[in-house]
Order: sequence, then structure tokens, then C-alpha cells
Amino acid sequence: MIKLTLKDGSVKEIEAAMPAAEVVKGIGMGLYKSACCVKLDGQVCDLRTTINKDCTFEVMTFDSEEGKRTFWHTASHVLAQAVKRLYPNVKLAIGPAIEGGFYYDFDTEKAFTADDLTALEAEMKKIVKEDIAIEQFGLPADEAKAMLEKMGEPYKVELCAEHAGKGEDISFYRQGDFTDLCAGPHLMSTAAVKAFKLTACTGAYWRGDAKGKQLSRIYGTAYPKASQLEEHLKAAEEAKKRDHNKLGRELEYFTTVDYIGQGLPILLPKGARVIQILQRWVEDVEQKHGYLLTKTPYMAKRELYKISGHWDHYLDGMFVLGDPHDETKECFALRPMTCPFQYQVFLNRARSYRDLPMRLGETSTLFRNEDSGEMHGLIRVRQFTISEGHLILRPEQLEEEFKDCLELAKYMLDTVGLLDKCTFRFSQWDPANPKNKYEGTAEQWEEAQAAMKKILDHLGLEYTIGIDEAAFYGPKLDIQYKNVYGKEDTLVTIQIDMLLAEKFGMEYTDVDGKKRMPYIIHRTSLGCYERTLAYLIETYAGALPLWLSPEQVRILPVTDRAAEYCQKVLEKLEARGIRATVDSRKEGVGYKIRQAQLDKIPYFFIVGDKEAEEGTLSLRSRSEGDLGAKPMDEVLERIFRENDEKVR
RNA sequence: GCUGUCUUAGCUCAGUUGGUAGAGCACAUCCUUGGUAAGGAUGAGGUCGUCGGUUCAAAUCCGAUAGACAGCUCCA
Repeated sequence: MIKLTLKDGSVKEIEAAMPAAEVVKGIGMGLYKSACCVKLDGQVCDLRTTINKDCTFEVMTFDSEEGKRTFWHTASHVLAQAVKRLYPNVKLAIGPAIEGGFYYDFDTEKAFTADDLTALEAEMKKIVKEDIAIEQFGLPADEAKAMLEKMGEPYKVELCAEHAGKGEDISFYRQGDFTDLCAGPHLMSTAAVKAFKLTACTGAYWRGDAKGKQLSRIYGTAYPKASQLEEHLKAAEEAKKRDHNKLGRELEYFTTVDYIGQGLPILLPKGARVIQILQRWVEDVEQKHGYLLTKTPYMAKRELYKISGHWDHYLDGMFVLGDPHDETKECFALRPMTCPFQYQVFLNRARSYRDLPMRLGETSTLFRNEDSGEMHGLIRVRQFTISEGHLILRPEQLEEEFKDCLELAKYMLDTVGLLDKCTFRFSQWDPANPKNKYEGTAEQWEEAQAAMKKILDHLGLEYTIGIDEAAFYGPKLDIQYKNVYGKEDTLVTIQIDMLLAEKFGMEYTDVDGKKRMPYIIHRTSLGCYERTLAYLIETYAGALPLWLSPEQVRILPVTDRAAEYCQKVLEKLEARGIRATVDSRKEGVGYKIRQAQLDKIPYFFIVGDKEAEEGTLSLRSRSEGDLGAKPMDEVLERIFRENDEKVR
């Protein structure tokens, strides 16, 4: 007798060992039909797994993350089968489930294009209709290798070789004429993959190595029901409408010009205004947090970057003025970071422990010659301005100061309304990194990472770990944000650096009169203003909170008889620092309202004879619509109050 | 940098198998003083991203190049 503890706590007994699928059938055929995989003692397992001992038994449907992944993984096999049927010479690489769907990488003579997807979808439809049973089998490593070689799948042979060392059988899945090396789990039949769509085809490197072979990747998504697929595709369409790269241009926050160059956006008056508001606010808040404002040069001689190590690591990514390799002549480079410039402030004279912590802040413009394929709207650019800062510390100050940096960043992200959707990543080095990216000794890295881990754990911060995501000089805490396409970038970073101080000969005299080397925290509070603006536009769909709106109030006169009254109201608004305009064009009030609404102005006043006479304002908000006529002071007071609150 | 797609008026897009370009919005002028999401009329605006090639003839076909988009790789 085998005892299975179900999700609801009840116990189901089975007479003898049997596949999980049979157990699920026993619970109910309805459940079996929607089952994707099972969790046995918390482990995700295939429905084919034989149950031969007591365990907890949980059935995972498409509603669960694990169920989705199994479903999408099978969908990727259906895709691969279709590709093999239509293009027998194509070689298979890998085809995992990912967030929101799946992809499969293929090695093909000619890369797939959007036109090929239609034919592939049709073939997939056939495979689903054929209701092909999916079977799993294992082979000893040498037999597996021989079979894959016979099948002519070099990438699979390579993957097989990797698994061979473990001494276990190599797992395969077969569905009719298609067999794939795969650890699973998978659905029981192709029939379940009812609604699917191939969404994109792109290039992707084998094993993520840009020097390696480039494969042709097909992305797709799939659902049990057509209605779910429709819903997903619709949601993706809706998300695209918030794309800052589109909306930001439409609303005239920024633009780009071919002959200025890639990654060099022009901030139009609205975008420039928002960034100015953010900058002034950040500088003021940082001052209150004890930061000393600095202003350092935008370029330096090559020698500075040689000391810092950036010359060796990032020469290709710098804008160099002069011949970088001609040592007989002076050579400058635009700065790609602020660190070594700001260190000079500390180095200006001999320092004592009494000077520490020294918190340096700067609104710093940086230049990085990104690869041509990297630029994206305001998110990835070649010139950007960051709320940069470096803290120079005694080692015992590290924890408290790091905590303050994090608190400050969280406060700022919360105030602008981005914190809710941020995630935290502890970016560590990879001791096995083949690119030889990291400097310093293993001991130094272990020390810095242990220090950061301790701090993060003390704070109880939830974070993921990013191996090989560290800077060359130290580990980072990255605050990540996703754009409307789901692509993640770093919004804010706080880094511990135990290496650069030594390179620059930074030291302080400690209490005991001995010279010691400080620790350094590299940090930003609100990140790059361009990127932050991009995320604000996407998060708010262009309707920025009142305090960040470039134009906060627009006054719409109904007739020019109200001009004088409008002017009076405008002056009252301006006296309190509200950014307001009067739309005095000779247009109908309906037309002006439509314009104000499309421009996403937070509040607008409709002002005609009635209001001028009664001393009122007809208030309209972009979100609540017509709010009716109210006494002028009441309306103004409401706006002043909301503006001061920085409410979202 | 790599793979794929794309580039026609300020914006969104039409433009049949090659025969030197159209619409809507926006803009300008005039009329309209109009009350909660588009009042009317007229007009201006394009060497079809750029350069080169094929052709009697190129927005249309070919090549190069610059931008844009998605993904990969990179991101101090």
C-alpha cells in the first residue's frame, strides 16, 4: 500500500506502484485532462513518473507556473517536430519554456523569416490534431550518443556528452516521427496544445557565445484555450501602446535625428523639464542625506583610465579623442563613468578617519560607445546623465552606509512610483569567467560578497543572485525594472568596491595613527535620468503624476472675453510654481478639451463668462473628467496641496 | 557587432505586374465668440532615408550605407 498526501491534506492509497498519470485519472478524468505535470514531495515530475513510495502528491495544471512551463515545453517540441517535417536538414539546438512562452533554436542554412512561420504554424496544427502520444525513454550515454550521431544532431551530441558524466541514463522524448534529447517533463500528447502562436524569429548564439555559431530562434506562446491566447496577445498589444519609445515621441518628450547619431536622443522641452524636476529634487534630497555636490570634467587623459583599469576593460566602449595607441601623443577620452574623477576630491589632501564617511554626489553625464545593436529609445543611449555618487568609508561604516544608500534609492523610486515593480539582484562574480573580466583576488571577492550578503540578509531583502553580473571591481546590488516588452534593465545599482581605492592610493589616517585604505560604495539613487524617464512614461502610460508633469495645468478660455480672468488665474498658479499655460487659440472648447486630454494634462480649467463673473473655475481632470464649477481658491488650493504631496 | 523585418509629407499610412506620388491628422490663412473629446473653407508641404547600379523609364528590381524595430551578445 502506497500513501499519497494530496494538496488538500487528504490521503489517497494505491495498491501498487503506478504512473502518476494513472493516479490522476483515479482522482478524476477532468483533472487528468488539464494536468500538465505533478509535484512529488515538492519536486516537479513528469506524469509518466512511476509512484512507488509514499509522498505528497500535487497535480499541476496550466494555472500553475510549473504547469505552464511543461505545457510550453511541449509546445516547443511540437514546433521542432514541424520544423523537422518541413525542413529535414535543420539541426536542433535547444528549446526551453521561458516567461510567457517558449522558443526553439535551430541551425539552418537560411535563417527563418516571418513568412516561414505561417507554414510552420499550419504544420503544428496538424501535429496537434494528430493527437500524437508522447513517450519518454532513457538510454545509456554511449547508446544515446550513437543514436544522436546517427540522427545527425551535432548540438544534441554535444549536450549529451555533458550529461554523460553523471552516470545516469540520458532521457529522450518521442512523439511519432520526432525524437528529442530532453529531461522533460512533458504533456502526455500533442493534442493539448490547442491554441498557439509563433510570435517572432530572431538570431541567437549557440550557448550564448557571440563568437560561436548563430542559430535561428523561433519564439512562440501557447495556451489550452483559444480565448486565453487571444487574451494574451491582446494584453501584449496593449502593453506596446505604453512603449516609451513610441509614446515618448508622440507626446514630444524626445526625438532622434539620423545625422546626430544612434543613441543620442534630443530631449524636447517636455522631456527636458521632467528631467530637470527630477534632478533638482534628487540633488536636494541627497544634500539632506549628507552628500557633498561635486562637478568634475567630462573627459580625461588616457592615463586616468589606465590607473582605474577601465582602459584595459572598456577601451572599445569609450569615445577616444586621439590615437589611443600612440603613446608619444596626448590622448583624451570622454568619461564613461565618474569614479576616478570623484576620487580626486578625496585625494585633494591628506584624509583622517574624521573625514569619513565622505559622501560625494554628482549629476554626472557619461559617454559610452555602445554597440550599434544595443541602443533603445531612452533606455540604452550613448550619452546619459546619472545621479552618481561615491561613498568613501571606514570598513566599519560599510553596513550602515550601504543601508542608507538602499533606503535612499527605495525612497526615491517609491516617490516617483516605480518601486512596486522593481526587483533586486545580487550581482556576483564568476570565478570561472573565461573572459578574465574580474580584477582582484578570490579572497577580496569573497570578502566583498560576504559583506554584501550579510547586509542584504540583515535587511531581509528579497533578491535573486546573478552570477557573472558583477562589475570588474566588485559585487553589485542591482535594482531591476522591466519595460513593456518584459525586457529587464538595471535602474539603480549600489556596488561595494575594495579594489579601486588601492589603485588610486587612497588612504586615511585612522584613530591609531596608522594609514588605512577606505572602502568605496559606488551608487546611484534614481539611476540615469533618461532611463528613469522612459520607465515613468511606460509605467504611467504618459500620464505622469502631477508633480512630474511638464505642463500641470492648462486654462481653456471659452471666449476671449475671459482673457483677463484667465491671466489672473495663470499668475496665481505661477506664483506657487505651478507649470501652467493658457490655450488662447480661436478654437471650440470641445477641441481644446480633446487636445488637453490627448496631451495628458493633469488638470484643466474651462473658463468662460460664467466663471469670470462668479470667480469660479470649471475643473476637469484627465482621469476623472468634468468636476464642475468650484470657487477659484478651492480649486487652486486642491492643486497646490496635491503638488506638494508628490502623490502618485 | 550578429540575425530578421522595416524606412513614402511633421505624424499615421495608401500607392496594382517598373510608366517621375495620394489620404487623414497636424500646420498656415480666412470665416466662426463657440460651454466639457475634433466648427467650416482655402492653402502650403515630398528629388519616396542616402549613394551607386540595371532599364528607354525606378518609390517599385539589385548592391552598399545610415537610421528604426524585435531578439541575441554586451552593459564600467
